[in-house]
Amino acid sequence: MDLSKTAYLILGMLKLGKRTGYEIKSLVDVSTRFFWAASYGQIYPELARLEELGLIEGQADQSDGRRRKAYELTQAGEEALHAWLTSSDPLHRELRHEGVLKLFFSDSLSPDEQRQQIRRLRVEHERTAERLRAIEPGPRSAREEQGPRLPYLTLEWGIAYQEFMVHWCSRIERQLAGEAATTAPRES
Amino acid sequence: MDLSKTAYLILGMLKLGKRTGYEIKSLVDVSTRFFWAASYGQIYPELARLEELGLIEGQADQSDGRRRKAYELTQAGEEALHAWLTSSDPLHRELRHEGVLKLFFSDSLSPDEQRQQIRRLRVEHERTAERLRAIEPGPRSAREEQGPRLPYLTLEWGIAYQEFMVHWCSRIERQLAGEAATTAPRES
DNA sequence: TATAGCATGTAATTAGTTACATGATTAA
DNA sequence: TTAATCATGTAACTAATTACATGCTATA
Repeated sequence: MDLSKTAYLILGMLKLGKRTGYEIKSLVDVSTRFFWAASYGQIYPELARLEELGLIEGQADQSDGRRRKAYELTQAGEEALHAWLTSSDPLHRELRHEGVLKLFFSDSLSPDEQRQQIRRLRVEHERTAERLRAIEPGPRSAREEQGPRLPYLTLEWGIAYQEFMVHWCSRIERQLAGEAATTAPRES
Repeated sequence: MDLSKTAYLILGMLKLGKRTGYEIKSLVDVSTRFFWAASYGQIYPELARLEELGLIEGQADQSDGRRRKAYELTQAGEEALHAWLTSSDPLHRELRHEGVLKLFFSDSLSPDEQRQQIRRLRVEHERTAERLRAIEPGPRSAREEQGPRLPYLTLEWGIAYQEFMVHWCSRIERQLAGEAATTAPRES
C-alpha cells in the first residue's frame, strides 16, 4: 500500500476532523500550501482512491439541499497516517525557484539590471511574508486554546523562511550597491 | 514565443559555453539542481524544440568516434535569454517539503516520536549542507579567477538555506526537550 | 576484459494545474 | 437578482521522473 504524498496530506487533514473535498482544499490553501500544495484535480480522485482502499469513509449528505460528501479516517487510515508520520524514509524535498535560477545566470546583466532583479526577488518574498503574517492570528489563537500546536509552528517556519530570503536579498543588494559605489563613486 | 522555465535553464547553460545535452545535465546536477532540477527526459526534447525555434544551433560531431551534438545560442537565443533575465513577470516559486508537511500533522505523535522526526529533518539538511560545501571550492576558485560570480553566490545561498533549516530544527528540538524536562523532570 | 563514463534518445508513467461544467445556497 | 460561496467532479494539458535501449571510448 504505497500512497502518494498528497494522499497523506488528505489523511492528515481528515485526522483533524471530518471534512469534504472542498473543505480540505480550502484548508490546504491557507496552511500547507506553502510547503505542499494540492488542487481539486488531485484531491477528488485521491479521495475516491483512499475510500476504495478502505483508509477513509465518506458519508453523503443532501439534507441542506447541497450535495456534499464528508470523509473520515477509518482505523486503517489512522494507522497509515501514523506509519507515515513516524517512518524514516528519506523525505521528499523539492525546490523550484525561478528567482535564484535567474540569479545564477545573471553575470551577463548590467549591474543595474542585476540590482533591479534582486530587488524584485526581495519584494516578492516580502509580500509572501506579509500574507503569512496576515494568516497568523488564526492558528495562534487556536494554539493558545490548547488546540493543535504544530500547524502554528510550521506557519512560524514559513514566516522565518520568507524572512531569511528577504535578509539574504538585502545583503546581496547592499553588496552590489557597494561595488557600484567603488566603480562609480559619484553617481549623482 | 513562450518557453518553459526549463528551456531558459538550457539557454542559460548554453550562454556559459557550447555544450552537449549530456554536459548540460552534468552541469545542472552540480549547480542549479538544488533550486531547479532537470532530467534527460526534459533536456533532449527541449534541445530539439529550441533548435526548431531557432534559439540554439547544434553541430554534430563524430570525429572521436563518439556521436555528439554540441549546441550554441543563436542571436535570437541570446535575446530570449536576456528578455527572461530582465523580465518582471512573477517568479515561479514552488516548495514541496515532506518534512515540514509531516511536522504540520505531528500533534498526534508522542513527544518522543516528535523529537525523533525533527531530528531526522535536521540531519537531512545537515547532509545536504555538507554536500554543498563539498562542491564549493570549484565555483569559488572560478570566481576568484574572474570567472562568473553569480553561480558562486547562488551556491552560497544554497548553503545558507540549508543552515537556516538546520538552525530552525535545532531550535525546535531544544524547545521540545525543554517541554519534556518540565513534564517529566527526572527521566533517568 | 570488464567496468565506468561519454553520449543520445524515447516510452511509460506519475504528478500536478487549469479550465470548465454543473447546480445549489446565501448575502448584498 | 446578481454575485459570491459551497460543492463535486472531469478532461485536457503540462511538467517531470524513471527506466530502458543503444553504442562508443578510456581506464583499471
